[in-house]
Amino acid sequence: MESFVKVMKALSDPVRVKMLKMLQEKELCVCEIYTGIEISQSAASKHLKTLMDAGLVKSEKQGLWVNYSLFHNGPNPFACAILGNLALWLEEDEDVKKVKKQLPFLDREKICGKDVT
Amino acid sequence: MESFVKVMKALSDPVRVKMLKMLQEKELCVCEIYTGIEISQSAASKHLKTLMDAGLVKSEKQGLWVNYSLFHNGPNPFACAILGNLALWLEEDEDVKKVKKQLPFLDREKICGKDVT
DNA sequence: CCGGTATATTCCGATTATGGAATATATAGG
DNA sequence: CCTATATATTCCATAATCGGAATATACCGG
Repeated sequence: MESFVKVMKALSDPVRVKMLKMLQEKELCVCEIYTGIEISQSAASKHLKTLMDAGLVKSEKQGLWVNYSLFHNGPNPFACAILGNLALWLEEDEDVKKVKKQLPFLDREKICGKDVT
Repeated sequence: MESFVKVMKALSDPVRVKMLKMLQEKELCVCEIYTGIEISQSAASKHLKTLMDAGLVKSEKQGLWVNYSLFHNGPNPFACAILGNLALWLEEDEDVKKVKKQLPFLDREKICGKDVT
């Protein structure tokens, strides 16, 4: 019950849902995520922690960067099932479409380098 | 997005999940629900309202009683999908098993009549 | 219309979630 | 070792959630 509720709670925030929909397309680092969704760095980090605790997302350090990705086949069966559904859901949502549209232009080098042009 | 988040939020509370698992077995009135889960009447009423707003549950007045049931084929596609999954999930959860076990003994006449023996 | 009853709503205090700003941590490069 | 940088964490103020008690509403029988 606890693990189920944790997954549901993690999914009950639009910001976190957008994160998952972004990660559905490809692995992303924190700066790409908060730039895409337009939230602060600390907010992004905290939301990602929530998603990790729920077993929806996993991370991997790569030097200074931390890559986040969907935790397909993770240990939480509810998380896995929901991730499967979520892949098909909300594809027509305006916010999701907007965030996904700029995914190709997010470049961690450009974002984190001083020139964010 | 809003309707999706609403469903997830509704499912992010153990009490509400137990309610849904009870209703999975049969239609129930409010007094049967709060007696089964052992919560107050007002708490039950409020949680049921949350489930209604999310489109997970529907109600029907029958005299003084109000019967609640799962909203299969309701207007919220996320709610419908989740209800389908939830029917298979948490069947082995201890709290859920406990609540379900006493379902046959819940009788609205006995509960609401003065003798709750 | 009146009293009784099942449910809904309101009010209030306590806990928990959320965001921004600041700070801490960890790693890469020199 | 020192600096710079990407991310994590802490601190604080605000907002949302939750439960209990009391009250309001709706419906039934007479």
